[in-house]
Amino acid sequence: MSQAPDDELPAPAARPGSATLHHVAGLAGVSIITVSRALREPAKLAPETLARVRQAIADTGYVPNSAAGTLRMARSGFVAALVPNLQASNFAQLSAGLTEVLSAHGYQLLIGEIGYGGGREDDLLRAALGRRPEGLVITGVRHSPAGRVLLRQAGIPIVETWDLADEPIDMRVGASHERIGEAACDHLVQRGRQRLALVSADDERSLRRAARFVRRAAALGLRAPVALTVAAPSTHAQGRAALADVLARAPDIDAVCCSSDLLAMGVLTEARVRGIQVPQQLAVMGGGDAEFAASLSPSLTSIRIDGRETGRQAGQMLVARLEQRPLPQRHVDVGFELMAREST
Amino acid sequence: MSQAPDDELPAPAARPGSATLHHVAGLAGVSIITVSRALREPAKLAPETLARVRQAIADTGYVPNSAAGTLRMARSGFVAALVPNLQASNFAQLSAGLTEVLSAHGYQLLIGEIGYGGGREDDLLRAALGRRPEGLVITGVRHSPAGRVLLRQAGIPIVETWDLADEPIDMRVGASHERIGEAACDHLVQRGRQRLALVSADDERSLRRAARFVRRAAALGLRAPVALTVAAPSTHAQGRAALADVLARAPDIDAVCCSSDLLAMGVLTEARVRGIQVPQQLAVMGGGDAEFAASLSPSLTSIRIDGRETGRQAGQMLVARLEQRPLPQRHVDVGFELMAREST
DNA sequence: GTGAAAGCGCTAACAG
DNA sequence: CTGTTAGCGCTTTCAC
Repeated sequence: MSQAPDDELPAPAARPGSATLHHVAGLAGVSIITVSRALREPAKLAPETLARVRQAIADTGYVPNSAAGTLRMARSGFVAALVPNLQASNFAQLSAGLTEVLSAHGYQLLIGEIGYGGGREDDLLRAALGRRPEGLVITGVRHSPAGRVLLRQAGIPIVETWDLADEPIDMRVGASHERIGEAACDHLVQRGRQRLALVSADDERSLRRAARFVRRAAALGLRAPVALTVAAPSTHAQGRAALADVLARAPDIDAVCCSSDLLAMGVLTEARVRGIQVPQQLAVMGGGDAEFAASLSPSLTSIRIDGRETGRQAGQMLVARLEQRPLPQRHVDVGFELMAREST
Repeated sequence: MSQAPDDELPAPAARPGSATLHHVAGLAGVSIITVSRALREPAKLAPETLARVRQAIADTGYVPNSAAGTLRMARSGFVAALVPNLQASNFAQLSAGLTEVLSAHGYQLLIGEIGYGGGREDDLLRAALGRRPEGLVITGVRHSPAGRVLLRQAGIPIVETWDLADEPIDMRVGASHERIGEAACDHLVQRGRQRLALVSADDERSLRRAARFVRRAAALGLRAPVALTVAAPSTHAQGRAALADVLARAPDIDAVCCSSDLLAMGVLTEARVRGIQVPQQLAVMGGGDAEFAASLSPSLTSIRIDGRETGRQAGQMLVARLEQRPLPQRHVDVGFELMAREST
């Protein structure tokens, strides 16, 4: 009972997990600053002191409270990524690329789901900002005017991805959805298609691609594509229904371009059920290059944007700014790749 | 220039976004506590004071620093959810259910991707704990011994989902994968199938279902199922290859049970390419009840676990504990539903 | 090699 | 209705 030299030490943390430097210091018989150093610059301690402190840390289950660190150092050590919706396409890839770069530079990534619409969106943004992230990645979120002001005033580097906003807040990385729409149209025409249909989800990016697709078709002198819009996030079932709808309006179409692979897969399913040969009678293309696109039968032509690379780029831009390095460019186009396969 | 009664006020926040109560108070000509109250209990302020403070808040772009609040109040106001991998199945649903309950009780949800394997996992756990979440949701993560100790010592409510660990740390919500494996086998047998095959991803839950499936088949006196394991996360391409493999080993099988719908879809594709009739010659079933399962042709029999409901339950358990309410049960079985469709 | 003092931005508790 | 004081847990600066 007489082992710890406790004068007026705080009682051992009531709730475990709430141990502080004081508890550890008391147990190790040193001052709190020594414990702090044991964690951050162990080389500066005498080996035996270090050992004693480490033992005390283990015994107390001490985990430093980063709220205190953040406050004191004015550095939170994390970057926040805001997504409208986690199932929204391949945010997983983007997050992998982001984590890769950020963790190499000592930053953590915290993900927040911000949801669509409602005033709630700004509340969540405010909450995120309140935790003082050192940088922000915003993915496919459209901001309210109030939100834009918040972001501007935040005074931290911000990267917007996917939705290449016309009025970027700060930095941007993504692909040109205009060019994608054009490329899709060109590909179908190259494959000899003339009577096009378009099935697009109603999110901003898809709509932008769709608009350019239609414009390109007009420029090439084609008949105006039969265009359908479905609610995002798009589904296989919508794809089936869409083909039925398209055929009802224009039985002679020879190609369908879809904004997602799931939609395109629905179109393929419906075509098969109706005995329509793909690609002989009907060309089908998707978007996003999902894993299954390449192994369907017929394999599905799609357009790939490298999510992981997008994440890496975003991470590098943030880190450059955080380390005060000059940024070669504020806007990065990661490009896209048209994966031509059997379905066209 | 003489409008603000500034005695020895801090200079207006150099970096915008770093405004503090002091700046706002200086601008509004009140003390900092008044600003604090304007935010938290506006009813206690004189209307005109309130208006002046609000104006100052808007002018400075002040966003409260929650690190300071967390420190002072010993309450961080958030719950962390740790996932191995965001694309891993339908975490999106779970997160939606979780958010629904937590936000109704004033908690935010922060998501952290913890990754598979490597010592990194414990570092990330430590980092998460360092931010002092008030509760933790752990999804499909297996813990190292050191990790378990950290979690135990954290002293906060913890819910494990999906991977229904044999040695739960604290609370658990999910379905019995043993019962699912059995139900899958029973269903195929009911449909008159006798020569079963099994294609399973190598994650813990799938393996557990697979083991029980095989055991059940034995109990029912069936020939031992042809069993294949593929690397998680499972894919459509793996499903195609798996059917080829299964047929090479046992050409006479009449049913394939897959651990995911993507795998099952691959099996369907491969069967179609080979001219095998589903379900006449071969029954196929999946797992997870993805959106596309119901609208494939033939539609795919699958097993559904309600991710959103799982999230809700987890949220409610956490909130109950955080509000010191007695918890009816520490372990909740959300059940599952076998969606019998055309493919079987 | 180790420690004492000060203060990051905020709020609870108590004045006035 | 408004302000003062103290202190949350940590790190920076300066002493010893």
